[in-house]
Amino acid sequence: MGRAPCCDKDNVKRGPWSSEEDAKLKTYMEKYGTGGNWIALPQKIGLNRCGKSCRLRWLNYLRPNLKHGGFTEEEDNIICSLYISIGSRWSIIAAQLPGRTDNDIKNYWNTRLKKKLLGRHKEPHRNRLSISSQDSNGIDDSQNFQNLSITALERLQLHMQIKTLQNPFCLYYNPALMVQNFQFLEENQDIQMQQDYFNLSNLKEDELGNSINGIPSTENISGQSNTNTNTGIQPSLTFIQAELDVGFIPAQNSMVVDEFQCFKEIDSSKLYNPRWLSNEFDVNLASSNSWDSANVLHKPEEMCQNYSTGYSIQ
DNA sequence: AAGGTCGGCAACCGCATGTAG
DNA sequence: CCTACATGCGGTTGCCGACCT
Repeated sequence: MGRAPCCDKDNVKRGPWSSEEDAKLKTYMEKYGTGGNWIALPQKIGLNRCGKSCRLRWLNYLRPNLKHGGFTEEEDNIICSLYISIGSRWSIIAAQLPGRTDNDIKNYWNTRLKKKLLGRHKEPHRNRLSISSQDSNGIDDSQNFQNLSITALERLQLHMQIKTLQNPFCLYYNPALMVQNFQFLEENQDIQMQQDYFNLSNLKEDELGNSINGIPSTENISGQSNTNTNTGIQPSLTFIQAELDVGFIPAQNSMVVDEFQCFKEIDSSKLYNPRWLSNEFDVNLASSNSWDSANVLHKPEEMCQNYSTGYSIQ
């Protein structure tokens, strides 16, 4: 069964908004709000626009207290940290940045921030293809990799870069390798080995010191002590691992060293610790069905109270 | 100066999700 | 519980100005 269109697309104006249209919408919204129905709104105020278009224009451009452009270093840090932790969930990221819209942040990430962080890197896809081989099912690894979530790969890459930066010793502590090893153990259902592996993971972190990670290793993301064996891997990595449905070939050391060279300008003393980012928070926020994302923007103070400093991206 | 290319950003598209009846 | 509909959201497109040749 097809969905009924929200408006007659052939008969509504599309494209850039005129100042008159903006004025009409802004005046009405400031006076009456949506009245709970965006679809009916354009007709009420004599705009030949789709209701969705009106909503987008209001939320992304006309709404009061919006900031455009000029992202601060602190905002960069927060965006980067959250992207690593939760991926491209722009509305949640926007909720942490008062006055910013999800669209703004998405555009900013895609056009600038991502390039700032990853732009000087070798093409990850090419790296993967260059070490392609066949698995036991005769399926080429390169085919598997093409199925990987791009954002998961980017996040894993960023995660590795930051870890490497924080402590060069973590060249021996390779998240990608950990993912691969753990998947191998899971596939083989070797519980004892999994236990040993996580114990070893904790030991390795303890040996290197907790400061090796910007992300807590001895607490889970809810800020509670670890009580099960599945918390030896940092939360971020766990998130990423969940997205890696197929095998992963770890980066070669030479590539990691290249990354270290590329990112040595990042000030590793300013590391953002997203320990407040619990699953509970995530679910609550994601399920909010607010008409106006400005409502969500009121929450950062509550949710960011445990912010420490962030990545410094120069 | 003219044409081509690129980057930034506003806006659109369509699927996912929530909810009222 | 089911259905229809409104809204939320992330990915994508296309316009436009800046820069390059």
